[in-house]
Amino acid sequence: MSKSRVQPLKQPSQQRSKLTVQAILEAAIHVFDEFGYAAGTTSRIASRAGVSIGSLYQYFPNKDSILTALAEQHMAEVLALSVRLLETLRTSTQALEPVLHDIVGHMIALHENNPGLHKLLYEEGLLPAQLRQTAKQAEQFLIEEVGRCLSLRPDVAAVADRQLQAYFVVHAIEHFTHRLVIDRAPMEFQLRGKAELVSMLQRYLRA
Amino acid sequence: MSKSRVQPLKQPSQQRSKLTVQAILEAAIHVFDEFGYAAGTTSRIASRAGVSIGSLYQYFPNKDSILTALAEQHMAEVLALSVRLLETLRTSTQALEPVLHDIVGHMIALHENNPGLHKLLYEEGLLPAQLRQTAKQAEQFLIEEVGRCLSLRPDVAAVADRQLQAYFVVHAIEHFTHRLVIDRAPMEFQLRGKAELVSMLQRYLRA
Amino acid sequence: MSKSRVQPLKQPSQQRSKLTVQAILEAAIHVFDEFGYAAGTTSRIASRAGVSIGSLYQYFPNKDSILTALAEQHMAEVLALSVRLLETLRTSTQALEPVLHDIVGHMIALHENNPGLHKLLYEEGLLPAQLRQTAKQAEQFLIEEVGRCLSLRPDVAAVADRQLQAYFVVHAIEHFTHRLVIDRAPMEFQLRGKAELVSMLQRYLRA
Amino acid sequence: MSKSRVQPLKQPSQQRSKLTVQAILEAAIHVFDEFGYAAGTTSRIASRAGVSIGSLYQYFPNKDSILTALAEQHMAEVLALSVRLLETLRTSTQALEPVLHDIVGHMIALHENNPGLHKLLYEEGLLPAQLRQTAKQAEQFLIEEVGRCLSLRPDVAAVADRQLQAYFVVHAIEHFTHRLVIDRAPMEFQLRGKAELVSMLQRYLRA
DNA sequence: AATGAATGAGGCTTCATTCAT
DNA sequence: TATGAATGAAGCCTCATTCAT
Repeated sequence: MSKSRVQPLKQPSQQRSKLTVQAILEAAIHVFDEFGYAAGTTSRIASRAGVSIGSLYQYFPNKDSILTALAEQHMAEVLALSVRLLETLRTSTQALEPVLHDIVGHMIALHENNPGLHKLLYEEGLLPAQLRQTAKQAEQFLIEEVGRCLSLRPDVAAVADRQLQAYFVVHAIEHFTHRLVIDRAPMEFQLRGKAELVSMLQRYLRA
Repeated sequence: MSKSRVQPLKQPSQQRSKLTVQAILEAAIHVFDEFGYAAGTTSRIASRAGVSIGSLYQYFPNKDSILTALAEQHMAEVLALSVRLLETLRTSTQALEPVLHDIVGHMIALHENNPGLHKLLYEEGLLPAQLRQTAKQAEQFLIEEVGRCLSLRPDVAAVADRQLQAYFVVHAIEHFTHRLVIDRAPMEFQLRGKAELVSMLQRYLRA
Repeated sequence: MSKSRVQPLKQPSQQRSKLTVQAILEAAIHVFDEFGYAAGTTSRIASRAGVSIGSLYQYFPNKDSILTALAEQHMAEVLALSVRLLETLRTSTQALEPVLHDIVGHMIALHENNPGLHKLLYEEGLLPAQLRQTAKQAEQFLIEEVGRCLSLRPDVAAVADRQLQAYFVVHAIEHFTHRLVIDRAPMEFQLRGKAELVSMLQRYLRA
Repeated sequence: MSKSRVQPLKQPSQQRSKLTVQAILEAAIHVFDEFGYAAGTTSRIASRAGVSIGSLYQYFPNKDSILTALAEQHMAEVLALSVRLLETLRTSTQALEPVLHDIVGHMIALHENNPGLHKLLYEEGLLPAQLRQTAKQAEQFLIEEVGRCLSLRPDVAAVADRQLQAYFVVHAIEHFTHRLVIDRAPMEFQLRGKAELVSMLQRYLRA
């Protein structure tokens, strides 16, 4: 509202910058996914992005910062999804199982592409301390929220330490979601695995 | 005659070699644990081992082979422990919970030291294809054995796909074991986590 | 508009690249000539070229490829010269001796600089198999052409095996050419040697 | 004379030393022949000789000295052979051709084994300056002797510079001898080549 | 801003040589 | 004297990053 649309004339540079940054991140996703972090060289990323190495360094101060940006992007997605799913969990009147199925399904969908990258992001100790800190805080927030939701549902057993339970739920979902995706198991196994994960969670949680 | 035979006169050279190899592996454990694989340089390993870089390469053809040796060593330990634990699982007449407690406890103990290294070993795609193959076979064997044991126990629910169940059990133990150790949570949390893991497994499995 | 077009506006980058490559090859010639292949290290070449080691590897994938480039360059020169000389041999109506003198003179001139390098190129088994193959084929072609030329001249004796004769001619020229240059004999000796080589060839060939 | 032969009792060590040295040189011949100088490592030589690397360095101060010893050995053989052949050349009343045939045949025979080694010895600039000096002197001596012999034969043309002629004879024999042997040409070609070499020399020399 | 050539620290590895046993 | 483990200088090469154009 504040900015009038009178001058569409200028800002091509900012526009272009964004495109370039996007192209680089896009390229980085594929390169890291395919080659891993160490072998995913900056020049590979630049050339895949169709951009010169110099331009890459115009937008990212160093290699780490590219991974960091990717991680932040992914964290945002996960958080956004989580918020939506929590909402479902909170408001849904369905039985536990279909809700869990929905959650797991969405989580798998989110990690289905570029599993190699997600492996990097979650498993290798590459992220800078600060971001790791942030991630932990987000996780902590998520765990707390999940804990609250679980407490609200009558079909979930009462437990002494709700936080701990939520911790296990969150990590079980995270881990097996990755596993199923990363192991590149045949689709048939992935489907059965998904069902079994839901089953495990359900048995773990049910009243 | 001059030299007393109290210490059996073993070939000093072989003795010394073994010590050197041990020192290198020992150092590699710590260096990889602390710096990760990429930043765990061979010269760091050598110098931490108190050995020249030349000696390192006298016993290991390249950097990879050091990690491989560590992996093989660890796999052997895991396998040996697994065999013992399976035996317990099979023969024990105890309730499920204490048996699971025992298993989880031993597994945590095995990974308690040098969690960073175990992360490398399990998570990063660094191991040579052949070893990864071997590891997968060992895991498959373990899963099958676990499946068999579960089938034998009357206190474990009958399920349609025992293999899948065993897969989840094995991986849940593996993952949370690492998690608890890697997160370097306070001991108090680790203890509660251990109990909760057992609880989760028990609920998942119980008839 | 502001910039005059006196100097055609060629891409400065490509220009610069070419200069760098030239500088590296130039330096390599001198370094290999002076130190031989083993002691002619890449960093010596780079520093003599006034270029960083990184630049060297930007244009040559490895040390071998530098020598290979030099060899290809030299082969091209030799071939070009040979073609010209063959033409002379074919068309000249002069007596054999002055023609031979001309040939030998040109060959010596071609090898006069950097004899150490030519030694490497011809004598040590350093060239990659493929290039050696090519060189052999070029030599074979040359021998055949020389054979044909010899057959055409009435002042050359008829012989049973023209190819073999040509083989000896080519190698005698090649060898003594190198010899005279490599032995770094005093100029006076080189001149007499040149004459004697011609004399030997003439006696060998004359009808 | 000075040392009485009364005590054959001691010197087993000297005896053994000689054997060891011989074994090392023998091994070095094969290793250099097969791998060349750079890749013919001292430990390869030692192990092929069935001797520890330490022992090798007991008898040879460094790697170069092994090659030097080999070169000296070969030079001695060449010289001894040359002396015998010169004698023949001097005293023989045969025609030039059979004498040359004999000479070339013997020279080829001397280089037939381990051509790779001879390539090293003659072609690569590996020999220490001092030895190269010695070799040159020996060659000079040989050339002079050959020159003298040629002068004595009535079937050899009188020439202005006998030394130069001898230089060409000696080097032509040396070079083509190596070529025929090193190129590992098929035996059939080697035979024809040998005949052609003799032919070339004969035409070069004949009155 | 964009380009890509240039940089050089630093990693892995080899191998001649030394030295403790 | 023999052994072979240990040494470490030095070579090749990579790749994140800088900088001239």
